[in-house]
Amino acid sequence: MRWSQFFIPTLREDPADAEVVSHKLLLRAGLIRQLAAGIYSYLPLAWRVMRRIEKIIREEMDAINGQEFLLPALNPKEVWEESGRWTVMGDNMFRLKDRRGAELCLGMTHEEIFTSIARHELRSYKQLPQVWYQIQTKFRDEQRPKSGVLRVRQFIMKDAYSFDVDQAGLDKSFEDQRAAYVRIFTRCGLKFSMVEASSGAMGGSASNEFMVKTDAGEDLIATCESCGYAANLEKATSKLDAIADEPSALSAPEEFPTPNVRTIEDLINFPGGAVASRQIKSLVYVAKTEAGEEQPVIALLRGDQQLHETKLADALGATEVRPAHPEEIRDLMGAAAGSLGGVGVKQKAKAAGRDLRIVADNALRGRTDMTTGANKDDHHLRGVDIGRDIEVDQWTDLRMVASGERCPVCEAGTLDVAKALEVGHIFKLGTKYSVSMGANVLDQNGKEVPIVMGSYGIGVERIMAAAIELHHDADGIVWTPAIAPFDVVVTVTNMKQQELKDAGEKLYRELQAAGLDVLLDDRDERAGVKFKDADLIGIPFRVTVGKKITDSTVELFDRAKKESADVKLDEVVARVQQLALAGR
RNA sequence: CGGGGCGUAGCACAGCCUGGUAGUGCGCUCGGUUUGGGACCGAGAGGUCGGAGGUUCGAAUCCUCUCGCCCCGACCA
Repeated sequence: MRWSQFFIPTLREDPADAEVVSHKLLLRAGLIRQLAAGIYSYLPLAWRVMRRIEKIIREEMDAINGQEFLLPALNPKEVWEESGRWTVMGDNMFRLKDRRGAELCLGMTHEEIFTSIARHELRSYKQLPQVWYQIQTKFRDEQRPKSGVLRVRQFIMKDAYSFDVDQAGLDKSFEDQRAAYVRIFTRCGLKFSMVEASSGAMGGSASNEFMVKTDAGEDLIATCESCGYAANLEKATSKLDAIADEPSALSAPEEFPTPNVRTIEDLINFPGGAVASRQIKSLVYVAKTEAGEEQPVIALLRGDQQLHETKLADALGATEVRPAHPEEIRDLMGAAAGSLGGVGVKQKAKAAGRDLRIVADNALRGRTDMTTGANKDDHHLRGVDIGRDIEVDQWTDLRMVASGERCPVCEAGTLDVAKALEVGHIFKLGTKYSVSMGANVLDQNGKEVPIVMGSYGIGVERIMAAAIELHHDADGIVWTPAIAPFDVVVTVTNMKQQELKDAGEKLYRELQAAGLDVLLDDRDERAGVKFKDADLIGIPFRVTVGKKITDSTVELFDRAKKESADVKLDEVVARVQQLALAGR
């Protein structure tokens, strides 16, 4: 490809709208342009990168017997109603009507459509397992598109689905996918962690996310460098040092006045108060059940720890939890936030004919001589023994893990909590869709059983963006060879000098003949401009055809290492070929 | 959806408070010089000031409504 003919609209300055690095560089290097919020056009450079990523994905999917499909993005309402997700997906689904008034949607994912094919065509266990996939555009009406290509309303996804007779088959299919994902992300040059995750609205038993640590990410994950433990913060746990409590001096909690004490911090500093780890933090929440009913709940944590709301929701089996409003708190507890506690509230609620759940974090188990709110404004209780004084309905893990805490698995390591970007997610779906949609096969005993399914997704542009987040410098993008838009750029420093021009053209042909994707910078620009642009778009290797041509010598520049070496003309093709193909 | 910010030339921005008929840098076109890390000189082209309505002799500027985009939060296979 000749640069003079190729569309690479580079920008000298950072666009005002871009915040994260990948967004700025995708724009500046001429890879993408925005059409509307969360909707981007992929220009030739980006599309080349994405096609290379897709090629890697296809190779790895095919290697585990995946079969590529292409399903419609435009779906009728009926299929989605069968699975119940026409309502579950809510406002996140783009919906439209055809000229007859029939309702349609744009696909957010394709469990339903693949399942509908499976139920019509798969009859016998002998046809299983099947692994079906596609690389296709998905639509989600995100409430807040952001960060360039990282959170968008239209994007390309590889989604795969496995169909097995039984759980053991699913376990095998899941493992195949997991291994394929590891190879895919590794080949794309990403440093990633596979983490345990909550399976959320997808349903099913197990779910793992593939996360790339970067500040541009929106999730938080905890990782242990020494043993490799990794989990989404919504699942992560850690080991805590036990706290040695004095046996309670009091036979019952003792109330004491604490004027103007509202926070854990206030109570630490209050004479006669307590250190944070000796306090019980009492948070009033309202949980929404699947039936849409609201139920009040008190979450109890150690004073020095934070609640993770998803953990609370998961523990309660609630679809949603929210902090209670001040009026609700007053009504329920008889005091304002700042003087709340779990002592006696159960009985009080019962007496008032109300149900109130108390959920406590494991770290509070067996603690004695604690201090907590008295449910009376400006008063607290000391000498609280949890087992004796608080009627806990459920003990569970509620607390948010923090950096520096000890790894729950290996003991030796400490956890690091960091922002991360989800590039892939694999689920064991089980029979959720096959049951609701009637996708059954006959097993070896002639008995009709629902197909056991798995679902596996990868975001293509997220891989591209994550690669940039991970591999860039002040001059621009640094593509790893496997997903670079070109293997090498040949930079002719001055096209007006015939000798340089001829040498460049010749090299261009030879490199192409060697099987490489070559970009020839034949523009009538000054050398400095060409170098800057080449650095910006991040081609892994640059061959500079310049004044040393009189010595039959060119320069070979390594974009990642920022090192330049003189190479004889007759050796350069082999050198580049070796370097570029080694990285593919 | 809640909070904040911004829409002026292809890009980045000034002008708005205090109303008087639109400007700077980069980019673009033409001519010349230059030619290894985003050159220089000269001459040009390019703007319904997001849109609608209002106030006014006069609106980019003031008022009302509206559309769009960005950021924070909530949300999110």
